[in-house]
Amino acid sequence: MPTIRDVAAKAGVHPSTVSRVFSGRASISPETRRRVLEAAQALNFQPNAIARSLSEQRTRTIGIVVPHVFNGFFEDSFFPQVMQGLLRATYAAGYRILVSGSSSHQDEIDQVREILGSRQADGIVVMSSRLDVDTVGTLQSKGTPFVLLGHPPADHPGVAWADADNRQATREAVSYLIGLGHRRIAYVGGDPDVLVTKERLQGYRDALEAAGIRPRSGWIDYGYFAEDGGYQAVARMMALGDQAPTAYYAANDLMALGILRGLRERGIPVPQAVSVVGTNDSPEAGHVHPALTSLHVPYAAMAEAAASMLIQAIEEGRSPTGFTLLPCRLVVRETTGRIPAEAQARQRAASSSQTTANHP
Amino acid sequence: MPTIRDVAAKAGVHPSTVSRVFSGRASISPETRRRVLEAAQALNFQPNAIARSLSEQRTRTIGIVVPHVFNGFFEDSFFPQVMQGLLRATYAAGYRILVSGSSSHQDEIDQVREILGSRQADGIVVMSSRLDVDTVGTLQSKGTPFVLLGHPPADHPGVAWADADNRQATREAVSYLIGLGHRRIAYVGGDPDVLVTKERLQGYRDALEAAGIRPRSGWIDYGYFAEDGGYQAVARMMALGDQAPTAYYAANDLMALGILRGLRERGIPVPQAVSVVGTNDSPEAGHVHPALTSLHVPYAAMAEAAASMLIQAIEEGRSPTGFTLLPCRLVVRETTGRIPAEAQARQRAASSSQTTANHP
DNA sequence: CTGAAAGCGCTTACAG
DNA sequence: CTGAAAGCGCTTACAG
Repeated sequence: MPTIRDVAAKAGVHPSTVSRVFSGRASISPETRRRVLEAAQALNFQPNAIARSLSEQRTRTIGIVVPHVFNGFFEDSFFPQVMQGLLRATYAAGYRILVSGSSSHQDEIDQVREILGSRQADGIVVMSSRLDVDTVGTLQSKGTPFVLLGHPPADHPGVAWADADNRQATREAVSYLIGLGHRRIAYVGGDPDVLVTKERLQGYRDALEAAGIRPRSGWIDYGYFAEDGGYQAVARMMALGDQAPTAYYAANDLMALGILRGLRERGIPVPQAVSVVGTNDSPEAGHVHPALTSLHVPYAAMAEAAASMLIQAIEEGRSPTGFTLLPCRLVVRETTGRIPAEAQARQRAASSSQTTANHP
Repeated sequence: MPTIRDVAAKAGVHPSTVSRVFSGRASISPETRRRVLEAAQALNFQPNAIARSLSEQRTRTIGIVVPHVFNGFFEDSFFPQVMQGLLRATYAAGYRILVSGSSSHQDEIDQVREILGSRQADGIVVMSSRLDVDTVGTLQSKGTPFVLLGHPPADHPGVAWADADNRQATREAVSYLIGLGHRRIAYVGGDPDVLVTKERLQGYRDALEAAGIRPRSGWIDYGYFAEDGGYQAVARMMALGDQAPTAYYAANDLMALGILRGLRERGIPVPQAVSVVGTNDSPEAGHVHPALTSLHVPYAAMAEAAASMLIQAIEEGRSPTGFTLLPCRLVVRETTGRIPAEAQARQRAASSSQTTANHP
């Protein structure tokens, strides 16, 4: 492969002149530029990006670490949406993305550290859902910029992040169900140890409280983000008898699909008798029948915001700061409907009996 | 950030000794190693990957270029599956992936060229479906190793690739339908200009021919890979009257979903009256109702094979050669069934009338 | 505008 | 086993 020296020799100039022509930020006489470009063309010369990076002390690359041994990670819309967002931001800024796999939770953190410390990238976007409180501090000590995708596990001053407003979004989704006449609403929530599960549960409580509905603990279930978890939740809910929910909010679409399966097997028509709302607005949501009403979480926009914050900080030679909190959007399709008048009547009766008989 | 010199100073050795300790391939006295490691630890030293790359003339990175402006690219299972496969191979070999966006077809090729020529990666995996015949030759002239994902658009000696055996797979899928008693089978195929569409059509013809079935041109349709394309195809097929197909093969799951919608709207029960087979075995295939029988295309395995071939060639300092052709697997779910006896009888009658009245 | 030199932070053949 | 030096291919402050 030809270098700057080969081009210089052919053009009859000093290598530094060739460098100036290609780096663009220097005044070069038109005649010299022409000769250099001609020589470069003839030799099929392209500047070596690694040498440039070493010299400039910047790679125009940001990193991301992916838990590639976890199959579910690639079957969900989260990963591709994140990549799309990262690509939008990096492409616009003339950057590229360095992706590393990781085979365990500990390895994920090690890979982040490795990329940060070895300067193979100028900064990194870190998935905060996979981070604990202490690790964030350790990363800060590395000195290399990073931005969290999702918010920090605890209050870490000076840590930048981008996230969706999960609590508010779930609140709105549940309020929508209440607006359709539903009073008994289930929350099927994912892993209870995960932060977003707690936030969404809070949004669920917010909505019920705002409507003056007393939540029953039996309406709250954890499907652990799995299809079967949603399916199982239906069985448990049905055991509540006339206190069984007329609407379900599920923290992802897979669980919502499981709920639909559970209802279908019991011959319960959706949305005529029971409504279902999923979360993520994944591709299948629009393709199943009946099409699933789902909360669209702007993963691509979150990732784009995170990468933009990161790149801006890199270019300005400072640490990223601040945060971006993005709203979600409820995509109403076919699995949600107004509660039938007759059911409403029954529900009112049940609801009043509930206040008197509220022992588990 | 501390360098090898800082560590050397602290440990009281020459920088080259520090380098030897970290590169691993040199004999160092245990005592010296200990002192160096101690100093490195104290300074929180990590070798600079870029400097190492420049010196070693290798980055341990392979590239991939992604058409990030095309939304559909991130809604399909192709991209995440490919990333998973690439990550499996790169991780195992201690490599990482450099991802570049691209905003147009021409830009995609330019980005490949740029990565190849600037040596930002040691090699690259190129999606061959987005390549024309000439471009392959141009890439070869760059000298940097690459492997195609999918096979070359024409015979290019010395170009390495990994692909699925699409023709054989479709043949088997259609043969499966024939085995269930179907004789009138539709092919809904995607963009007719795309190579895989032609290959799958060939597999379809192979299967019919092997069963002695004369294909009608009316059974062949192109849905252009869109849901609505599948839906429209049903309308056209139904216009064939008693020559309408009792089974559909669709070249992706999205079109299969469109076909299911078209059948549902006409009150045609699946699989009791008509069978449907999709392609790709995307996540939604298992989640729709009835669950879609689909041809699983091993995208992850293809990508893994491509990356492995590439990395092996890089490590051996030669151009990648040869190819990997992987079988697909039919995942039978609920949309395929034996043709009812009564329908079979009608079909036999229709089939014999077809041989006598075969003018379009 | 252009040249000559030093430097980015490593690796590695060459001595000893 | 370890040191000293040259080199990887660029960039850029310093002169002129």
